[in-house]
Amino acid sequence: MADRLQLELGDYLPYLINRVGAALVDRFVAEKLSGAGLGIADWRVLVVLSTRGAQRQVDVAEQTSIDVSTLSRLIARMVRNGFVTRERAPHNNREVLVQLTAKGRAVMDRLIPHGRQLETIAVEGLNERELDIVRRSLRQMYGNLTQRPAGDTPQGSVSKRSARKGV
Amino acid sequence: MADRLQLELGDYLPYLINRVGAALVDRFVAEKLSGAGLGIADWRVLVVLSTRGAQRQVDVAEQTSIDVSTLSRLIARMVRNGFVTRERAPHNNREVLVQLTAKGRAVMDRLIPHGRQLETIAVEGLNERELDIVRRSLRQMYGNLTQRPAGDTPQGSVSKRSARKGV
DNA sequence: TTACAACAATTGCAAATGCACCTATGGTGT
DNA sequence: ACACCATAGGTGCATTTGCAATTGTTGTAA
Repeated sequence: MADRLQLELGDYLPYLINRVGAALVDRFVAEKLSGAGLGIADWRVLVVLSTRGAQRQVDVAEQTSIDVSTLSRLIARMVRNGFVTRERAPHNNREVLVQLTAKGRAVMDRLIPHGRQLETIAVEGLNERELDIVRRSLRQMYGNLTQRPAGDTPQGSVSKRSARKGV
Repeated sequence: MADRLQLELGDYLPYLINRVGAALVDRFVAEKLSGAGLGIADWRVLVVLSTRGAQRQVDVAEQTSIDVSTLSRLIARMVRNGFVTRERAPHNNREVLVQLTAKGRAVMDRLIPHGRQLETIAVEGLNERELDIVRRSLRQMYGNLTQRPAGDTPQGSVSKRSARKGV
C-alpha cells in the first residue's frame, strides 16, 4: 500500500523527454524546416551526413532512429531533390554511400546556425554547470538503455539492434 | 571563420534527447507493451488518464503530443478493446470525456511499476542531485520552448497550438 | 433572438511508416 | 570450389499518420 500506482508526470523522465523532444521538433519544423521544404527526418539525415561525412544507409538509419526501409525511400526523395547523392561504395558492391551535394551542404550551412540557436533558446536560464550535467546524464542514460538487458548477444558487436518507432 | 558549420552530435541537446527518447520507447515497447497488445501511443494516453483522471480528447492530445485526429481514431480503438470509455460530458454536448475502464485500470496497475523500473534503469549511475538538475532543466526547457516566440497571439489563450509530428 | 465566431470531435484522402519478404553481394568454413 | 550464413538495400502491402475540410455545439455580441 506504500506506493500509489501513478506516475507523477512532471517528474517522470520518459514523459519529460518526450515533451521536450516534441517541442523542439515542433518549433524547428514550423519555424525553419517547412520553409526549406524539409521534414524533421530530412534534417536528421542531413545533420548526420554533414557532421560525420559519407555514410552507409544502415549507419544513417542507426544514428537517426529511422527504419532502414523508410530511410531507403527518404534518401531516394532527397536524391531527387538534389540534397544528397547515393553511389555504390568502392570495393564493396552491396553497400551504398550517401553524402551531401553542394546544394545539401549549402542548405546545412544556412540551417545549422538556426539549429544552434534553437538549442540556445531551449537552455535559457540554465548555467554551464547544469548544462554539463544534463548533457552527461543524457549520454549516460543512452548508454544504460542500449546495454544488452541480460544475455542477449553473447558475442562481439556493440550495438546494431535498435529503432522501432521514431519516438 | 570562427565557427565550423557543424553540430557536435554528442553535445547537441536536441540530438541527445531524440536518442534517449527513442531508446526509451524501443525498450518499453519491445519488453512490455507489445506483450500487452499496446503501442507507445496507447501507453501515453493511458498514463495521462490514469494520472490525471477523465479528460477531454483535446486535452489528452495536448498532453501526449498526439494529433487530435489521430487521437480520435486511437481512442475509438481503445474503446473497442475495452481500455477506456468515451462519453459526452455532462452539460456540454460537444465535449467528450475519456476515462479508464476497470480493465484499463488493471492493465495500468500492472504496467506502471514497469514504467518506473525503466526509469530506474535509465538513470543508473546518476546521483540524486544530478537527477534533480536533469528534471528541473527539462521542465525549464519545455517552458522556454513553448513560450510564444515573439508577438504571436496577442490576446489571451495560453497555448493550444502544438504537436506536428510525434517526435 | 438571431447571427456569427470559436471550439470539439470526426472523417476524407493522400502521404508516410514499418514489417515481412526478396534480391544481391560479401564473408566463412570445410 | 562449394555450400552456407550474414549483411545491405529495396519493395509490396496493410496500417497509421496528419492536414484539410465537415459536422455539430457553445458562447457572444448586435
